[in-house]
Amino acid sequence: MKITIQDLADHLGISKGTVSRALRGYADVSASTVARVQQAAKELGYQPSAVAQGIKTGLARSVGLILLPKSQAASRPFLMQFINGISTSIAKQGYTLTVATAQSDAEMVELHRDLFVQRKVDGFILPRTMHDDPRIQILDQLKAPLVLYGQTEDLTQYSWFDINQVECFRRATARLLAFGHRHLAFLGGDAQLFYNSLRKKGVELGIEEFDQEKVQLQIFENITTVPDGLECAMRLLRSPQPPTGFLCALDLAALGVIRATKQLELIPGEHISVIGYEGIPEGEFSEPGLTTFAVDQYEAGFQCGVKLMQLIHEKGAKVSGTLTMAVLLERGSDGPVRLNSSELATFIRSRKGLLSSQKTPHKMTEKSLRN
Amino acid sequence: MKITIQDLADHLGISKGTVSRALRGYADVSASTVARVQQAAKELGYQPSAVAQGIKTGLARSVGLILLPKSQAASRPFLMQFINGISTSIAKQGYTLTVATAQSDAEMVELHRDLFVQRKVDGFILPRTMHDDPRIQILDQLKAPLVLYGQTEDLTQYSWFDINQVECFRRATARLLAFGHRHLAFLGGDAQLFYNSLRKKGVELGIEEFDQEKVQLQIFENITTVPDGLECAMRLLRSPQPPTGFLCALDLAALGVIRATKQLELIPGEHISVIGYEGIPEGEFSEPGLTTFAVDQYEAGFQCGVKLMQLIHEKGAKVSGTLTMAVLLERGSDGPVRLNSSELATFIRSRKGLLSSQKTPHKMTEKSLRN
DNA sequence: ATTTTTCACGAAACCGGTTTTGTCAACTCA
DNA sequence: TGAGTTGACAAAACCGGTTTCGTGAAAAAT
Repeated sequence: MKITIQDLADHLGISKGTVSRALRGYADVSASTVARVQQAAKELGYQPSAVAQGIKTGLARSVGLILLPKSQAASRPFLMQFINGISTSIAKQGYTLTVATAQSDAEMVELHRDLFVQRKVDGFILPRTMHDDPRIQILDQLKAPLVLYGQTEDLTQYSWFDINQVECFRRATARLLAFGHRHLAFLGGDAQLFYNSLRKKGVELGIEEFDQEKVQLQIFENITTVPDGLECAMRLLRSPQPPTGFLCALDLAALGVIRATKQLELIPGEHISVIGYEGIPEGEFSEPGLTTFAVDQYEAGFQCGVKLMQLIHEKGAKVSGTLTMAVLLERGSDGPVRLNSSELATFIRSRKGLLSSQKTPHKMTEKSLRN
Repeated sequence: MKITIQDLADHLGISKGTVSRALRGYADVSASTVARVQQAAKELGYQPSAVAQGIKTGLARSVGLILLPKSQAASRPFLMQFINGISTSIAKQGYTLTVATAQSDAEMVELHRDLFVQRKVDGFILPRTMHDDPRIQILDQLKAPLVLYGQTEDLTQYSWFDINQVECFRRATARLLAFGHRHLAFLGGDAQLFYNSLRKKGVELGIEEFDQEKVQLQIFENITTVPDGLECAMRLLRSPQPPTGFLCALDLAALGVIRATKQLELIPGEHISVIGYEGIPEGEFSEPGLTTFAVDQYEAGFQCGVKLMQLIHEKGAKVSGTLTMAVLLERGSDGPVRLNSSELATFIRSRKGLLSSQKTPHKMTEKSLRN
């Protein structure tokens, strides 16, 4: 059924070694033979088996990406673009992407090891870097090429690509401070993941540059879903000294904050300000639209792929790190402060009576739109 | 560096053939030898190279999934779950998933051919089936195992898995008719794709079962994005005989319809009804929430994987098709009719004056929430 | 006690490529 | 004209496994 190099050699009446050398571009094959072989290969539809090639070269011509669907919170909406970026950049060298999913951290580490020792992949892209990432430890041991999407403790040892998240959150913080907000809250994401430290550091940096004395900052972690954000914001807004500016490590948390404001009949962008990070599509459909930093996931995948190809092919290639910026999408969820923290607290308390009947946001909108 | 079967054989002082037979479970190896080999393999961390295994067996132990990011409209948010389903079901047999992206239909077909003749994959899962799908044609020629996620003209020739979309849209239609709607619009998706015919058929079936004479149906196609849905709904709602019920093949289109109602100061679920399909997360955050059929993409991927494994492994395995149902999420975007088509037209016309100042939905919400 | 069978393993072939080595004829060059 | 190069290919080794075949010793059957 499938045509092999031997079939092709027989068909041309030459040895399979010569066919191979002709197709690989060796010098000791006459130009006419090369032409004949290429012609016949095209006619018969011969393409060498990647499996058979791999056995001699030791390469599978595939790179691995292992996902943890459990933590769908992040990177979920952009998986397609991230994969597209990787696939596009590695396809040039005949590489494909092997994707697998793990249901736990332990399984994820195992999967990395197994895929590499079984030679199913030649290297890995590691998204969502963690503190003391166990994937890195085991792959280091195996001397497996890897590229991080995200940063880690030692940035000189591995190739990596990342968004300058510190700068994003520094700017977001400066923006809220310029709007006049003095009581801020940082709703962090998964504390295990490295990005969380970076985003928090950005916030702290922004406050430092302004005037540490004049600003109140409250920090929370593991606020990774809409309900998390909703619950956290509810608690904060009902406190005696509520923040007027919310910096959220994740868009989903920010959407939760916006929901909380709806329940308290507050207006985001007016009574309070919310800024997110990631640029998920849901943020465009909330009311008001969510101000957020949009990340180009295609570009991220592409760059990771390029770096990994270098590590695999150019022996003695040096590792390299790259930082780029996300784009701030200015939508309606933030703006100049109107009420300071104390005024906001009073305002919220004055409205509490209204909430006794426990109306849903939906009903509220209906009523209000009807005038 | 990497340990081979020969290394293991030398270490044990036996031949590599015996090692292989021991690990593969042949009968003509003594129990004690099997134990010794397994023990040593574990100690030395030996795992056979999938590449080397593949050359003899002719299998790459990988299945292909080729995506077309150009058409991100559909399946985008659920890619993670779909991949998770596939990966989970095939992992049991030591298979992995090879994902590649194509930028055009032609490139997609080529990619399928190349990946199979290069033995990078043993079979394919084909999402988003088209009319006279060119992928099926070429893979048929190559006798490549394949499973469709979606249906096609001849359902007896291939294995497939799909949601019963005809039934979903029949129910959606019956629901709107029961709510009293008599002027309906079907906003279809990509006309090239097979699902569109099925969803349209479901609508027609629902109307047929009711009373064809009493219902007006307008049909549109290629309404695949929020702006598409917005534009289409705007045009329809400003017509003399606007539909009061919108059946959307895609959630994104339905969100566009909801946006249009906001611009016309109409209330979805009251002045008009909208039902979507797919269950994208954005639908939960719109106001009101979008009534839609939620598809379990993990299950879809899992079933496709199972069927493909059968085709690849059980020689002479018969093809099989499976239909399941999506779950109707009843949210606020549909409900009993209050105004019939003519009344709605009058109502909309009476409000047009209000729109001259071109307020954004955001401002509207602000105003209304402030009482 | 001899023959036959079974057991357990080594040796070798094979899978489909790549790469090295060997070889012979045609060319160069002195 | 004879020795040394070069060109172009065949032959063979190799990659890391799997599988078939062959074989000697122990066990079973006669």
